[in-house]
Amino acid sequence: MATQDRLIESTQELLWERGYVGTSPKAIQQRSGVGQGSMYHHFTGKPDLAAAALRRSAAQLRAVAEADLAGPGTAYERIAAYLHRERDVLRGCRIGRMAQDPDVVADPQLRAPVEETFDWLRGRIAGLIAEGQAAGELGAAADPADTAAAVVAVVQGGYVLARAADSAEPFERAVRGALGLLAAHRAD
Amino acid sequence: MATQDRLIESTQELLWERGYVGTSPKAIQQRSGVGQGSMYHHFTGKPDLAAAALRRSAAQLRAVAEADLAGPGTAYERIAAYLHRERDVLRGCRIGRMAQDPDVVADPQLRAPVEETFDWLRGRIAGLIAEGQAAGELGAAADPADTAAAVVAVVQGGYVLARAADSAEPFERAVRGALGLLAAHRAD
DNA sequence: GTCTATATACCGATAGAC
DNA sequence: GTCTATCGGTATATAGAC
Repeated sequence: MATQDRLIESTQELLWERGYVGTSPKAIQQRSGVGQGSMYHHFTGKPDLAAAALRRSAAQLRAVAEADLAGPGTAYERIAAYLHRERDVLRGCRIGRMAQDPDVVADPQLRAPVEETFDWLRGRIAGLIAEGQAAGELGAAADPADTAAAVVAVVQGGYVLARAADSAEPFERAVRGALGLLAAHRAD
Repeated sequence: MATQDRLIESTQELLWERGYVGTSPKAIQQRSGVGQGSMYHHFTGKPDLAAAALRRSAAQLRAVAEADLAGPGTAYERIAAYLHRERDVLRGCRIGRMAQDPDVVADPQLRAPVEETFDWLRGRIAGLIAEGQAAGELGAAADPADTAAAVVAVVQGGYVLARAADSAEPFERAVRGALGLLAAHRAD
């Protein structure tokens, strides 16, 4: 594995575990087994390396989500599949987590992958809901973009509740609650 | 204003803005105008001071939420009032934010106020929903605790989406989406 | 109670040899 | 490309005078 890849992968892990402020160049070097000089040869500094790591994490998250959203079944079933995907709930979302960090939000290079990921995800789910409505499967009363934002927010907020409780239960409740409301909204 | 109060208030602000890892004793001293020796006279260290600040923030958040949830109107209207409360969305939730910080989650003293706040909030809203069902205002199909978790998650996740987009819009969409689903669920 | 001085470690990076 | 040395600054306190 190339030195750059080891650096990026270690940075991805540390950003997920400790956030941007809590991740030091030294910790990245230790986890990756790459020396100081080597790290600064390949990347100009911590923001540069973090940006590369976030771009990679964003692409991976998108691929994983797409696998569920593009699956078989009705719009409702595909959203349910996405929500019920097996997750290590207490680790949280490696992209959503970054939105809490002021240094990430303040740096366009760092915020861009985060923003793009959620824009894509909301748009993808909104499209699914619109499809379901066109097919007569879902009631037409709900606005697709608003409903999609609510679905994505339930997942992100579910992580927050789970970490606060040190238990996956609130996440699972929130997902069940959201699907319950969405199910009641299905056209008869 | 007492020295302790100035320290606690400054710590509350800094925890909200920068998180636990990103908040240093030095920054607290500068914002509060309290000296080093004085700070360490009143508090044993950063964790002690942060715990006091979080307990106070939790109590304040609870009081603000209760004002909406105990207001006039039906269960749906009171939940809508809570969701539509005027918020500085891009600042995020000062309690929910802490759930992302590994040092907070790992320290029982720091996590306790966060956990208790969300336990209380979910329970309060679940009770409201159960009341609405008993009164025949809301359909009885949805589980109150699950639905309440979804409502709270939408708010917390809405903050995440808003900060990611550097715009309040996704928050407002998520709230509208959630209320739309809840409204469709009202008994006729 | 509050002040200044001091301490050990780490942060994020640069310099220059190999 | 990788290494070691070095840098000015911060993190998180502790010590002891006043």
